[in-house]
Amino acid sequence: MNFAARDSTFQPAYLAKLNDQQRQAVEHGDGMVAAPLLVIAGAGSGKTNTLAHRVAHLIVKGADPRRILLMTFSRRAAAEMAKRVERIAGEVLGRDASVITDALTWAGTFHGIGARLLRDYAMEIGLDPAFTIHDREDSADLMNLARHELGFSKTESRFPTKGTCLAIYSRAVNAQAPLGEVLGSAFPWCAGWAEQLKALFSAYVEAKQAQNVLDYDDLLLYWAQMAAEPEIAAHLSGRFDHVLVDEYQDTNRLQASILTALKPDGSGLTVVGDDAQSIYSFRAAEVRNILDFPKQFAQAAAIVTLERNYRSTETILAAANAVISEASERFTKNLWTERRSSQKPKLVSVRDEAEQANYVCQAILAEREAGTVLKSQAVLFRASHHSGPLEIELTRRNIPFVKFGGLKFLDAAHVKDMLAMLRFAENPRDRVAGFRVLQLLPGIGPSAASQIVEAMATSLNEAMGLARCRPPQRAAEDWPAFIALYSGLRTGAKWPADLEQVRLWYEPHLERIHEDATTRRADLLQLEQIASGYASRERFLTELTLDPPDATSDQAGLPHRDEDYLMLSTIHSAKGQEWKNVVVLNSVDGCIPADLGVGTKEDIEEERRLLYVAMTRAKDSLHLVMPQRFFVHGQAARGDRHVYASRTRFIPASILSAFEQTAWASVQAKDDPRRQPQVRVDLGARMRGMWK
DNA sequence: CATCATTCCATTTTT
DNA sequence: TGGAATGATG
Repeated sequence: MNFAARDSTFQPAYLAKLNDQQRQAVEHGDGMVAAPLLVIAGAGSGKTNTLAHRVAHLIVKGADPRRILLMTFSRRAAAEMAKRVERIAGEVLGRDASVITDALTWAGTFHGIGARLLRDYAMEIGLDPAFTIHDREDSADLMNLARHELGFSKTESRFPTKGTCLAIYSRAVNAQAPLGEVLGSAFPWCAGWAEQLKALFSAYVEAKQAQNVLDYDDLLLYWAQMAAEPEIAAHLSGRFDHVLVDEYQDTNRLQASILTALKPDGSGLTVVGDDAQSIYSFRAAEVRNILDFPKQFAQAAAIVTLERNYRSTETILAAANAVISEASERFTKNLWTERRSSQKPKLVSVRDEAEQANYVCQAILAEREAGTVLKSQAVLFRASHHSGPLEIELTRRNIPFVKFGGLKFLDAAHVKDMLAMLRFAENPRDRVAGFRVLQLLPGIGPSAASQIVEAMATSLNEAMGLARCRPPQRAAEDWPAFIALYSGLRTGAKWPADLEQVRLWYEPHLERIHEDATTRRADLLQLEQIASGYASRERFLTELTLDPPDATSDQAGLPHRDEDYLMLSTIHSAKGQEWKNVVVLNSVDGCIPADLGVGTKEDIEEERRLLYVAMTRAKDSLHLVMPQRFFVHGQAARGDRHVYASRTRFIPASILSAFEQTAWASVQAKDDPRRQPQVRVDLGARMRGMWK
């Protein structure tokens, strides 16, 4: 061991860089298993850095990295954390630090860690370790199957869609709340279907078990349930000396129950978060988790508050503080900074969404002229589709961008087809996968596919059952190749060569099914590229569903990684990130807060925090853009129409002084002959009306 | 029974 | 706009 660890009066360099509160959080317990610790970390207060330092400190002081459990909100955050820990530990321990941090194997998301533990304990809890994991779409498909079987698809008044059903189910599980309560609070328009939904969910659960599949929620639910068994609980908690959780404000009751099962008296437990940034209540996140944490254990918890902001200028921070201080609930901390600036955040009024897109392009390019590369700039918005007009304009002007939290790689039909084949091979009981794959064969539709899948399920060995199945005549030609591929995948799993086999088989079908086969084929190659990074088929499938890659390559002009590009992101996906220049779209009522029926008070408060999160991403400059009118389509109130919008209610007149207000219009907006009029007239309706 | 065409309707954020 | 349910055709 080096002397830094021994001499208590010596302060190593890595601690000297921290401020007092940060150091307090890092040194709490001084490397030993200690009383529970709660760190309230304001936006930009060096939260990630502090947590990374704490982990590094534990390791430097002799903790076994293999016995540290570190849970973050996203995969990306986990990777970032591991990198920093390595760097910090490297400063102290020298070159062998990478060996130590490689041993930091239990760093990941709740769901990812859950999946690994469940495979470990599969035998003990009566689970087949070859289980496959359904992503949201797969789960919805399975839900839909049950929905049809129970006859809910053709009811008099319309039954909730598969997506809504799944959302209700998911919320009930994650909030650990009875169905009635969930319906009343979050899905009032479905309250009339309580009985049917109950039957549906029960069928859904049975289907999952019969098929040996888990959905996202099961990863937490099974984990929590097995941790409630005293013997397994003892074994589990004995496995980890230190448990650290990031973004604790966005955990739900189920996750909290996992933590208490893991560390019943809170020893060795560290949670970090910021109640002002809680924006995931739609996923049943529970702010009470973080608020009640100190009172939860028999022993007292230590609380450290980080209030110094290192990210934003004082003017940006003042505006953000002003927004959040309007919250009905009082937040105790007030962020401060030493970054002086005279430039207030801009509140920009533009005519419509087209003008908004123009303004954004102009502002982004101006910043780049001033020396801020595109990568240090971001455009944030409430809902994924809000960036549509902007994306068009960016493409037109050849400004490269990457959209985050938009269309996922895995959503593309052809990618799903490939993955379904792999999953079907991995787990022959996975009906959703089989059902999908079988229908790729010409001549096999829904009914033949379900017959085959049914026959498999009733045969003793599912995989053998498939080989013995007799396909319909129409599919006879393609059947042998399919069987050959399938049994090849079942018996001699060679990774990643398996995927190539699947692709070779799939390509002819791709050509037949899709017009644009060429662009799609590029995705398949990319998929193989990604696959080569994984050790096995199982790891590949698991980790891909838990951490899907962001973009598909069929988006025009996808920039190369080392190129400079602008970041487009939903506010939710922007959590934990920062940019020099940030533009927030549609800062108007109806978008922030979203204008959806009757918002409860809590919903509105969450929207306020959402704006706060967006604003606090900015380091040097911030623009909030307000189109005076914007276009909505498919509203319940008959068809498309314009909505005239006003400034978001979260910036009332009383705090306007924190902003610089401007109105902006592009030169061409006034009289450009190329410009189409911005109205839509339904001439067809008029014609039809003439005869009524 | 599979597949293609038509009509009707709709609540955003994600592991 | 697009997904889901229904209808028409091979």
